[in-house]
Amino acid sequence: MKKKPVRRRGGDAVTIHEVAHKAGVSPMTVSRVINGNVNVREATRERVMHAVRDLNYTPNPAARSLAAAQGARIALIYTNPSAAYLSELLVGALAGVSRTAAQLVLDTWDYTNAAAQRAAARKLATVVAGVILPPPLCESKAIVSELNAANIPVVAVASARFHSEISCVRIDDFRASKEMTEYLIGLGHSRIGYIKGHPNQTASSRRFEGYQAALQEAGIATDSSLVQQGYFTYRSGLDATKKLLSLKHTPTAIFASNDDMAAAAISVAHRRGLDVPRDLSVVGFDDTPIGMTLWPELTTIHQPIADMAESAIDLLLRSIRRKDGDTRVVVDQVVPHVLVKRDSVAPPPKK
Amino acid sequence: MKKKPVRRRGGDAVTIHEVAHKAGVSPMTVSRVINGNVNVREATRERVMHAVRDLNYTPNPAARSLAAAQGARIALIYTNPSAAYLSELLVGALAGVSRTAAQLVLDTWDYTNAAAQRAAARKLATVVAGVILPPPLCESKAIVSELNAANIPVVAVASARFHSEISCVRIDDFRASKEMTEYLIGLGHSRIGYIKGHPNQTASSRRFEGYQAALQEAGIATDSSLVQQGYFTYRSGLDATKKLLSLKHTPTAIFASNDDMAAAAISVAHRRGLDVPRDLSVVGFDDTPIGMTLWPELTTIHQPIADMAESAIDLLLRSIRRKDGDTRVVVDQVVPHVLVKRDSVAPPPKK
DNA sequence: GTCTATAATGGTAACGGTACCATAGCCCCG
DNA sequence: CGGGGCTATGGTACCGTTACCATTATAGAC
Repeated sequence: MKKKPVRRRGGDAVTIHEVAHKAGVSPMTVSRVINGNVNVREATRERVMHAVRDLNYTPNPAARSLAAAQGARIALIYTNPSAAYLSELLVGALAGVSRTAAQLVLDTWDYTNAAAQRAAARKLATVVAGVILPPPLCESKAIVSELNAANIPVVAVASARFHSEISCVRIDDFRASKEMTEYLIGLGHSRIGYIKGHPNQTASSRRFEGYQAALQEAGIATDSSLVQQGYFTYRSGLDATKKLLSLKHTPTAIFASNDDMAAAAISVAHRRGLDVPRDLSVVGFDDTPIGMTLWPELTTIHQPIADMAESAIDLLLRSIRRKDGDTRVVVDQVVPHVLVKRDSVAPPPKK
Repeated sequence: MKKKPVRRRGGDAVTIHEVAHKAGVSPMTVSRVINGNVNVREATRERVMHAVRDLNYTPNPAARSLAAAQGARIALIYTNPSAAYLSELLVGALAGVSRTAAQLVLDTWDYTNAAAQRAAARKLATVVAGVILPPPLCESKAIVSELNAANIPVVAVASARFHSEISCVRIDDFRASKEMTEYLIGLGHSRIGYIKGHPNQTASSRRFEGYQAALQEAGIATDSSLVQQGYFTYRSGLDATKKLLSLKHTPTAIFASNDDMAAAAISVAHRRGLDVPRDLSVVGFDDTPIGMTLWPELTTIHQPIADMAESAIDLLLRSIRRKDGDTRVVVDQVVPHVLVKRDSVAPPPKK
């Protein structure tokens, strides 16, 4: 084997120096352009960008995070891996992260007591530079306050409540839920069963309030027997639906506050010989892929989870970057949802 | 705000130098110990390891990959985001990656013609150091050969065929499928419907062969009307099941070659007033989460996708690392599967 | 006991960026 | 018209690790 030259570069990778040389500026200026620093003349920026495109330059993430000591590790902690949800979250987060030098690390926690959560959060804080928290973890006072104390930026994704200690990317659960209910009412339904979500998540109550508000505006009296407690799980949806369909005066539609429970509702209906949507309309919430592996396909509310995760990453990185400027900024970003109409809804059966 | 010292270290991170100092050796030796180099005296190794543990030292991945020029970007390309599958894949891959400085980048491709695949692969090869390919992409000659030509290591995950150009982490589809069929036969079933997978995936034929082999060994004649073509989608499962249940002599069990199609089978059965598993047993394959959001819960074959993805990453990193030693090593790693018995199976109805 | 292969270890220079400071030009104002 | 503040840019050092070579201890051969 030949003796290698001292240089150990991989050979093909384009470095910032080459870009700088081509653009006739210093590496420092290229760095500034790449990182969107403001103090660069427009003409210079153009020249650099041009060189970047010409050379097809990609910054080396390793070098970047080494030099900047900008930590770069971002944790995404989850409980209750509702797979569908998780995968979208990951896809989005990864998209956000891969544009930078940051690294995404995953962890599952199922600590139920505050002390354990607190300990885990403290440990986490020593290892990462930022945290993304999907529900229900973002509802934990213990975790959030611990992370805040360690001065680690945190962004909650898809948590309903905007709570002033923590940034948050979410949809308007109340409005979405209200729209869905109005849609059912508009079709002629007036006995609409509702399956509530897990009480430890604020999204649950927001969604329920939306349902109530729509009913009230339409002048439909609330019937508490039509409201069943669920826990966002398939199994809880099964139980709730059984109760709903055992009522002497059964509902003509069921609004389950997530898709898993809606899937359960459809299954129970079928087993009782009811046709969906002819005899019973069923709608869900979240637009997880399960809605498509159902027959009929589920009408539901689409949350752009992947986009939300990507936004969350951006928020996080921005706040990590300005870390020294110790003004903590808390953002509440509401993104639009979509009511997606598929085949699980029809007007109520003629009686 | 205070003027910062020139040092820009994050303060808390333990470096290799501190370890070296504590152990009374040079950083170089510590590095050798960490990386399992052989030329270190046992006593020295001990001393270093002790210091490492004492200081709770973790190598800085960024510095590491920068110095070693060990590339770091690994792509995971997918088509057909069967969410459940994808999320497991991601969880595993992320776990593997986060132990190193590598970065995972995601992309979706749905090029159907070879030329486009070839082009995409070529482009990809300029940007990343390794690629993970789940099915069906790993079956594409065009992609694999292009990546090979560019000397980018590739690992296929969960592809059935071991094909000599590409490393692969998989389960034994044939055996798993045979076991499942034997299980059904053991319960007394002899008319077992089968829903095939997508013909463009070799796993499909492996699974089908397993089914046939079990039947043959049990001396059950194959009845081609009991075999329906599916495409791994829910919808195709719906169609296939309808055909199966329209037979004059219906099967007492249906073996769908993935979970989505099994979910469809259950749905059709329920709609026809059949009870699962009393009137009809249904089994799937893959153990995706959908199997749990079904009533009854699905008996299926568990593939440890997350673990497989993690292994794949390890394989990839190892082969990236030894890149210069240009001996390409192709590995075929078969991991164990598990037949998970849940509630969708019962002995055939007494006739 | 000298000589040479080999094992164990250390020194130095990268790896590719960015933080920090210095500097040179510029504009605005008194 | 000189000085002060600001803007755009460059120079230098350093981030934490490993590759490469040099050096020294160790052992085996004759």
